[in-house]
Amino acid sequence: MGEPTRRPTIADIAREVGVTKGAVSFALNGRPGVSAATRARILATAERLGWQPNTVARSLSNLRSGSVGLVVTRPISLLGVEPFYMRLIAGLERALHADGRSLLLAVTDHAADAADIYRSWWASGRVDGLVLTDLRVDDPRLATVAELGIPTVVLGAPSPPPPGLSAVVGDDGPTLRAALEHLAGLGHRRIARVSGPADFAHAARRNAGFAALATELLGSTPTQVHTRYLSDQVLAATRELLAGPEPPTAIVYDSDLLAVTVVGSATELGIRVPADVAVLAWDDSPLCELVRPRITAFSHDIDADGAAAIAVLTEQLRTGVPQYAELAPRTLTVRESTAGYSKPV
Amino acid sequence: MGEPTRRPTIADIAREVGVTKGAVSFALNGRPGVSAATRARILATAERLGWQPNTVARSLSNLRSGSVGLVVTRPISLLGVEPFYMRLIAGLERALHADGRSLLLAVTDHAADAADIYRSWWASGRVDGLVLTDLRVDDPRLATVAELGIPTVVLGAPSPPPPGLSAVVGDDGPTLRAALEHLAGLGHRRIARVSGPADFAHAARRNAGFAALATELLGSTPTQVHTRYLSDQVLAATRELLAGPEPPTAIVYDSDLLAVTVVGSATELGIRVPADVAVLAWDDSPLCELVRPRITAFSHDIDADGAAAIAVLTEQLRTGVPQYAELAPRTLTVRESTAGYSKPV
DNA sequence: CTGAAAGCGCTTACAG
DNA sequence: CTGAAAGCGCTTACAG
Repeated sequence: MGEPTRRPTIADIAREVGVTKGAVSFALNGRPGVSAATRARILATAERLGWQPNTVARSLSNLRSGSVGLVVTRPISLLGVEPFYMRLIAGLERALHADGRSLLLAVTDHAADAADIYRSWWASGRVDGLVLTDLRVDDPRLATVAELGIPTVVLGAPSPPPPGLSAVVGDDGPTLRAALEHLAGLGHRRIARVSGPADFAHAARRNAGFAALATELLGSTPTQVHTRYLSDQVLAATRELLAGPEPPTAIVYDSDLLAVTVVGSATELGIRVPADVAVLAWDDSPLCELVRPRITAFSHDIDADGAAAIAVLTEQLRTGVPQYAELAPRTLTVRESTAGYSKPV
Repeated sequence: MGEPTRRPTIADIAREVGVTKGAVSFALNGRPGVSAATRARILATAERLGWQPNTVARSLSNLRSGSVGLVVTRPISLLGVEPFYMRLIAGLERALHADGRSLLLAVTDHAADAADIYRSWWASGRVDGLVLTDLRVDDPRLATVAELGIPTVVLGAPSPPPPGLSAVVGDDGPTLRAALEHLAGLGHRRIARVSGPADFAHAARRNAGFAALATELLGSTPTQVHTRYLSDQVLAATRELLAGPEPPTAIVYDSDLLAVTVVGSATELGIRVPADVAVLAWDDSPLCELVRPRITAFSHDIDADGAAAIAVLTEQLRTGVPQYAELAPRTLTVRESTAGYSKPV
């Protein structure tokens, strides 16, 4: 319709109003340096032309990309079925979008690729900072971000967090205690735990915490095993637990996916849930309500955790100093997978 | 360690080598305009300094952002548990990343927000093009992208696709036929279908195709109902089907999530799968193997579809002309949810 | 307090 | 074939 396809720039506004581009910039950014009357004319003209700031040009002047990077290292087949990452991505995106910024995402099968991606992103000025999740034991990414000086927030960091990095820290103690108290309150005495690979830092931390608390509350050291997230390996780990001399009557799984895999295959495992074995999941998700029995789980607000990570990182970008926040606490949602236990102790 | 925190630029290289920035740019981009000897020195110096092109600066010169936008309009709670979007996002990201580009993602609950986000992205130069999914009947987004002239690819478009837009088109006919033939081959004669909301264009298309094919193959018009993706509504829609005068002995669900919801709650619905009702899912995912019985489903390669969408859009960006590709065909994976039907016809 | 000028890090049309 | 200059659309330090 004769509409210009070229997008209006501050030069167009400056020409129409008869001022310099600098004056336009000051007016549009609400800075002093231009009279009230001129400012009003500039704003009206910008409005009329439908001007919007060009993000790329603004970034080049600011030497800020306006993006925060997240590398997700999970096999793509797992990614689809594990709700955590999609929720985290959505949470981070919302928090950044609200602020006119964006999430730069990379998905890779190989954990070893992450550091290279960070390096490349940083060298090409594509990110202002990073969000790290699923910290490993002796995670090599920490050396990379420290060496390059990339502003970084660790989500779900241990306390104290890695030096020089911002962090959203979580104390698993209360959650572990709540899990044990819930199950002990139902009469369970032999409570085992299944978690993901041992090189995940949170798996190692929770292992230690669970052992200490179980000893305190139940008077015995619990059995804990690790497994990869693949379905057959989860079932194998569970079989191994159940084949022991004193099999557990309750098992705490470190994620929704692990627990759902087991409940879905209970018949094949030769167990009834919860009559033979109660099942509790560390992470709640709609998956826990898709299977029967529905799974008792700890809910937490991943959206809020993502927003906290962005808030903390943003503050570090502003001040240059690492910042800290607390993970939202988890709350227990009791469902059928831990109900009705009535075995003699 | 005394390392410069400032990233090297082509000006640094030009100074060291003793040439202009233009010459450095030509050399680094493999263009003619600089002698072989100079080119070699420039490349060596760039390598030694660890130079990487600044993406933002390059974008400003090119007037290209290097990003492709995707707006996902699903409630965040659903997003987590529905594998499709995470797989699509991963697929798009990989295809773009391989090319040095990136995916700009927005997540919103309200479909009506999408057009505004496109408008804002385009006005601020944040995207070079868009990927549209889940086209609605009379989708208002089409008018917006046409009005603004945004290069756009529609994934899963009808044939013929909307004028002026690139598309990855899929013909559901063979899949619908395969579903009906599989179920009819097992002896089923009353086959119903449950799909998502009626305003999804693909739901409407498949409805029409299913009705025609069922009439051809079974000699009767099948019952088809729509439902929102919420768990209780899916169950209600299924109950409604089963309460009819001639209840179906097999139901085709339009997604993995719909089918899994029903199989997970079969006991509550008062049915045994597959003895009373066979269940077939349009989209395969690991969810279909998490529940018992495992669900017969149509697999398709979402990664490949995402890559095809990016390839087609990239070609449009290069040539200015909309391009087309075919969706990868779906293949039937038979599992227990359609096995062992033995009712008298 | 106001305004013309330089600069962010690239690319490319244009004159020698 | 080679090289100095202008430009992409912004921001901001600096001189009046």
